[in-house]
Amino acid sequence: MEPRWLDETEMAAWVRLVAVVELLPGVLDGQLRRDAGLTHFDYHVLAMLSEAPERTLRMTELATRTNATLPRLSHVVRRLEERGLVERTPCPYDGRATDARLTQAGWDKVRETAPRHVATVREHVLDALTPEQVTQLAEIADAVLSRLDPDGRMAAAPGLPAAGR
Amino acid sequence: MEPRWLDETEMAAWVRLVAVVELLPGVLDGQLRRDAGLTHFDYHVLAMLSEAPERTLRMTELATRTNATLPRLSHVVRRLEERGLVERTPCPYDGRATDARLTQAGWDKVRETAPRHVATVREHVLDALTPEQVTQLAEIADAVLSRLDPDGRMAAAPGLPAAGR
DNA sequence: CCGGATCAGTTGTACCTACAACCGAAGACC
DNA sequence: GGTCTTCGGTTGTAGGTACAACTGATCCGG
Repeated sequence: MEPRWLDETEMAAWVRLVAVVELLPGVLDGQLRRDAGLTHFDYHVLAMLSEAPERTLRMTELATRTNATLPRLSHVVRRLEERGLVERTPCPYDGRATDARLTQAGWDKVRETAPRHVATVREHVLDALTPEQVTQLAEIADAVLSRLDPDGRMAAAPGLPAAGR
Repeated sequence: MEPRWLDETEMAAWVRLVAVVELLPGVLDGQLRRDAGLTHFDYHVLAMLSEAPERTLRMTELATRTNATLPRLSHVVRRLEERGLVERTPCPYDGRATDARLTQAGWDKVRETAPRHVATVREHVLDALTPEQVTQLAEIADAVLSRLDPDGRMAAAPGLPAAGR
């Protein structure tokens, strides 16, 4: 069962991509943890809530928007709630569902954290690229995502048959 | 201290890159764990050793090649040693240093794991891209790496002054 | 040589994530 | 209306990573 091996160009791209995937989370986590006591994933969760109407989202919806599994999100939101940055309330229309809402403290946290975070993103990624490369990166990442998570489902479809997806 | 915010194109690129960085490790880890009982990082370590002369590398050198910190590598290598895939021996020329060597079992493990892993890499990343995009990806990732890890040092320089780097 | 600084590496602890098992609520079917 | 299945979410636990503290070996200046 020999696969098609990687040629030189493919290998170069792959090795560098792996390095980025390995290093980038550490850089982002480090900056956010030092400056705000937040994981990059924590920040992602707060940011998604801050952009939602009523600053509120169902847990499942929040999970898909943050590319996370539901168990992971559940733990993270519990911790954020203990810190007063988020509130959880049972959804009145569906007894199973839970709504997560950003508190005022959470909103303030996002507002004060965003500037330095954006600066870090620029410094370590975007400012290293030409405008053409930024466009190319968007297209490349989009293509890869279509393979990594064909339907943006993530948490929802653990072992679905191919049909209907 | 307001930063330059992200324009539409930059935001598109960034959001997608974050999604890739969030999802890709899970896909790689999942495949390797199911098929070989290895983390992606474990595999990376074994692969680097398998390409080295004598299948042997100093811990520090191995750390830089795998983009890891030394404490992390130390834990991982200990586990791999307990499984008989790697051997550690004190370096005779420098009493501080430790050499890590791939055992025969470790070599066999890499040989039998590589094909399916390469297939996964193709399926989820490279085959989603045109040849031009693969080239672009290599250049983009290279540019980003120059910011993430200016000297490929990683573990070596925790708080070095800028001069001399 | 001899003491301080640095280096290579290990260990311990705290935290985060993945996975699996679980629970109650909502539909589906007859 | 009673069971079966699915859905939305939480909890417990095992395992991996980060960070800091530590050990012993080497190097450097006097």
